[in-house]
Amino acid sequence: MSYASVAEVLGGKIAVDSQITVRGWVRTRRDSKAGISFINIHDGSCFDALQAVVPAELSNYENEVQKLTTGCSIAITGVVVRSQGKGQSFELQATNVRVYGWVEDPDTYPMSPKRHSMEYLREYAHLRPRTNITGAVMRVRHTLAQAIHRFFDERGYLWVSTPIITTSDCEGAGEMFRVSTLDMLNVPKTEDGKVDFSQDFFGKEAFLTVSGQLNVESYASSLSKVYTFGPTFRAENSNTSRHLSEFWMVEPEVAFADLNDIAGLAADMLQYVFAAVLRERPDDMAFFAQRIKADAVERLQAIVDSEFVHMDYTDAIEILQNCGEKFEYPVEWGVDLQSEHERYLAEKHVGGPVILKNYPRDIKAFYMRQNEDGKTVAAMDVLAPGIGEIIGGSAREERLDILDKRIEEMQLPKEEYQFYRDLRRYGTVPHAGFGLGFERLVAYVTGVQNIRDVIPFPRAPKSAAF
RNA sequence: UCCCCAGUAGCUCAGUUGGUUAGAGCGGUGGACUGUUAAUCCAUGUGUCGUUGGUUCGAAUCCAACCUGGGGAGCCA
Repeated sequence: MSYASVAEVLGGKIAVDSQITVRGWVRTRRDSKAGISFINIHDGSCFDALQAVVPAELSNYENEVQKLTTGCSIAITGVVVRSQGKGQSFELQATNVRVYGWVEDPDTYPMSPKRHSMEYLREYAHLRPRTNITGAVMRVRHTLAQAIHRFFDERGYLWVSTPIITTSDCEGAGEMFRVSTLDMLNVPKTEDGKVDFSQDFFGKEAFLTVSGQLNVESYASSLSKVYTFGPTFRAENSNTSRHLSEFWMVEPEVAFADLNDIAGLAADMLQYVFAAVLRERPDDMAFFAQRIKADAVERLQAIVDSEFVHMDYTDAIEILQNCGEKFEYPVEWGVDLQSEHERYLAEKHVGGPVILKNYPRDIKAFYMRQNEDGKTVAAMDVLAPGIGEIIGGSAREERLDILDKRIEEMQLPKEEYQFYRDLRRYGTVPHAGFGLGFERLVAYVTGVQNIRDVIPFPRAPKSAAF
C-alpha cells in the first residue's frame, strides 16, 4: 500500500493505472444515480482537491460513503486514471473508502462549503485552515519563509536567533509585554514601595522583545552578514488591519554596508521572494487573483521585472506639496509622513512599492546614522500599496561620540546601552540593516486585507483565543 | 486610545414612521435527476433579534451603558 498526496496525483507524479491511497478531508460529495459518488478530498498539499469516483459496489457505499459530509476525514484507495470529466486532469477510481472521523453534526459544522466572511473564519481559527483561502495563504506564507531563508543563505548570510526574552527596556520600538513569575496577588516591594524585581525570575525586570536589532548588531560586528527571523511582540493598543501584538520579523544586519546597500538588499530580497511565490505557488496565486485581488499575479510580476523606485524624503515632500491632492494633514519638511501621504506616494505617484530614504533626524530613532547635512539620518522605509510600511531600516550610527551625543539629546539612559556602545568602542564598523514585517509581506503578496488572516493564530488587543 | 459603522436562523443578509404567527438565499435533512464538480429541481426544520437596564399598554425597532466585530486615525513592521 503506497500513499500519495493530492499534489502528487494532480501534478502527474503518480503513473496512470497505479494503485495508491490518498488521505485527507472531504470538501464536497456529489451522488450520481448512475451508481457512483464523487468525493472531493483535500489534504493541504496544493490548492485543488482530488476527485475520487466511488462506485456503489463498495461494501460500505450506502451506510458510509453516502453519509460523508464536508469535513469528514477519510482514506481513499484506488487507481489513478485520466479524468473523464472536465475540471481536473487526473482522478482516483476508488476501490476502498475508509472513514477515520465523522463530522458530529453536519448542520452545525462551522466550515460549510460556502463562502464565509474572514471575520467569521477568524472565530474558528482552529478550523479555518480547512478552507481554500486559509490553506492558500498558509502555503504562500510557507513559500515566502523558505524563500527568505534561501535568499540569505545563497548570499552568505547567517541566521542568528536573537533572544525573545530581554531585560533591556530600551529597545525603543514600542510598548513591551512583561515577563514575570512574581505572585501578582502578593508582589514583593522595596523599602520605597516599588516592585522588588530583584526577587523576580531574572533578578530584574524582563520583557518580550520588540526587535532583535540591537542584539543582532553584535553578531554583524563579527560574522559580517547576519539576519534574524523570529517572533516579535508589541504591547501597543493598535487596532488596525496591519498590526499584530505578536508577529514575525526578518532583520538582516550587514557590516561594512551603507544605506544604499541595504536599500538594494531589500529590493533584491522582495524580487527574489515574489519570483519564488509566482514560480512555486501558481495555483494559490491564481485563486487570489480570482477571488481577492484581480491583479495579484501581474503586480508581483511587474515588481520582479522592474527597478525599485528610490526617492529621498525631501523629494517626496516636494512631490506631495505639488501634487494638487487635498490632504487632511498638511505636508512640510520635517513632519513624519501620514498614512494618506504614504498611500499617495505608493498607490498613485509610483503605483507600486517605493523606497523612501534620508528622513529628518528628529522623527527617527537614536541609533540611525547622521548624514553630512546635519539634518537627516540614513533611514529608509519601503512603502507598499495597500499596506504602507512593510520594511523600515537604516544605517546605524557607528561613531561613538555622535551616538553618545544623540543618546544625551534624546535623554535616554546611557548606562542601559553599555553593550551597544561597546560595539562602537571595540573595532567599530559602518553597518546597516532593516526590519521586514513578515505578515505584512504575506498580506501584500496574497492581497488579503487584514493581517490577522495571514498568521495561523492572531494575537491582538483583547484577542488571544486558541 | 480616538472617530464612524454594524451585531436578526448553522452561514450571508432582508426586515425598524414601535403593533398579531420575524423572512429569503445558501448549508443540513428527505426525495427526483444527472460523469458530477460551490451541480440542478421539489419538499422540509430552524431564532434569548449581541448583553444589561430604561421609556412604553406594547420594543428586533426608541434611549443609555457595556461587549464583540468592521472601516479610518495614531503608534509601528
